[in-house]
Amino acid sequence: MALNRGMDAVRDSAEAGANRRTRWKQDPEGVRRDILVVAMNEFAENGLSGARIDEIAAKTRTSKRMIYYYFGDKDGLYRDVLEEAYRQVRAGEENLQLADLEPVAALRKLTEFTFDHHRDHPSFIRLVMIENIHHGDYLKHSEVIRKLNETAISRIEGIYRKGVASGDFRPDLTPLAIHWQISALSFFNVSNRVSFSLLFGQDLYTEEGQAGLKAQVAETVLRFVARR
Amino acid sequence: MALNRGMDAVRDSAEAGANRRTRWKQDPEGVRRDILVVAMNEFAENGLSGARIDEIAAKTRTSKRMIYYYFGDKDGLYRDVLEEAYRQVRAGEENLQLADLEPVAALRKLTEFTFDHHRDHPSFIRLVMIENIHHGDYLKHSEVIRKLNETAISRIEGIYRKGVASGDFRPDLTPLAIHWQISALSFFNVSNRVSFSLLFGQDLYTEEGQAGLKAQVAETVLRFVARR
DNA sequence: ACTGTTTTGTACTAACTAGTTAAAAATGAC
DNA sequence: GTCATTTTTAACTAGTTAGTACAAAACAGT
Repeated sequence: MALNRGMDAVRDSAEAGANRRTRWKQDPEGVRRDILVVAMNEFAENGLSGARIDEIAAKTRTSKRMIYYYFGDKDGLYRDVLEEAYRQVRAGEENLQLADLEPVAALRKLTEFTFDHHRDHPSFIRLVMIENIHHGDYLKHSEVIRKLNETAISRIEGIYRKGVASGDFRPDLTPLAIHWQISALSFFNVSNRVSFSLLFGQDLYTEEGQAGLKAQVAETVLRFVARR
Repeated sequence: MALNRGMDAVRDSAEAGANRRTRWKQDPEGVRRDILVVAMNEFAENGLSGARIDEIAAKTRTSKRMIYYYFGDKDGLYRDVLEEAYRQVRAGEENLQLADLEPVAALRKLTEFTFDHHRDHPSFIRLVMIENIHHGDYLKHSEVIRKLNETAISRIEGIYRKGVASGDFRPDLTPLAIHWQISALSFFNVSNRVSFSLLFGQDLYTEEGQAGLKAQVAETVLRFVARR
């Protein structure tokens, strides 16, 4: 690929025609990140056993040797990719400000945000699918990831409590149940896009279709939580 | 494995100690089915590139040679497994009788049935996940599968029409939107079981948890469709 | 008995793939 | 300038895996 060497900000290319080696800066973190980004795409695209180390290496600015230098083996690389994916996605959720909103508006905003957020991170969704196919073998051994999810629940809890107090929400639910609903609808939209649109047409995945679906999902969640 | 030769109904084993070959009946369809069943499990368990032809062969009553004899290559086998899975699942849906019920009860029954049905066919769910990871490359080329889905929609359409007429359902929905909701919630329950229970605990996947979740899903769908 | 189909068995190959070896060079902090 | 760390390069290994070749036998319909 032409880009492979072209967009190299770290390395100064040697003078044209010279046999001398190219010069480079030490940048361990940069190299690690480079590998992780490429590997994330490859794993998300091809699965754990489908991804090829040589292919990953070819798409980085560095070499296969460095993958083993930093990550040990394929499983180690996959594990780190998984953690990095969770970290990125959870980091993106932090900007959300819901404290000032009344409960109904807050829950709607949270749902719509989750819907968009999942849609914007298909590689993450695919990695989660892959991890589920592998029975969570790698997720199991990562303590980092488990801690990242408490925020999600406690955020919902805050909204839910206020909604029950104000009389807008029914009192017989758990925050986990609400989170499950929001996740299911937002996740499915991305994870099953291919099969669903193949079997039932593309209508739901046009620009308008997605906007409508988002509104529908938010409404579903609100109706589910609403007091009757 | 001891079972491998043990449960062989088709073959008469030769006399003990005899060097003579074992006797067998011709049963092409039986052999095909045997291979398909084993392959479905292997693909569902390990993915397309993760599944091993030698492993599949070892778990059948027949040999690797016969896999290639009947299915050509690995992709051909996978394709046929996929079609067989869809056929099985759709066939299981035919017993459902909803015509006599009033619309609300019918929709509840349909939703609960779908929830259970997905839960009872995890291999099918996993194959659909795998197919989505592969961007539907094999689903695309199967005309058989596409035809199997029209029933699902028209069944919902029947219920929905009656519900709108009776004033129970709001009139601004499409059958597809309702099907999407039912599918999403029922599918997610199986597909993301591992990651969800790993991150948020097993509560939703106990016997009672699942019963509660089923009721909750049905209620979500009914509230979604209900006239306000 | 004839004949095409189904089945078995085994050994083989050609390609692929994760991971290694080894030697050397550039870097940057001290 | 010394030295541990980082980076490069390229060939190599050992195991795996999809798919084949070849030979022969049992079956079923006629």
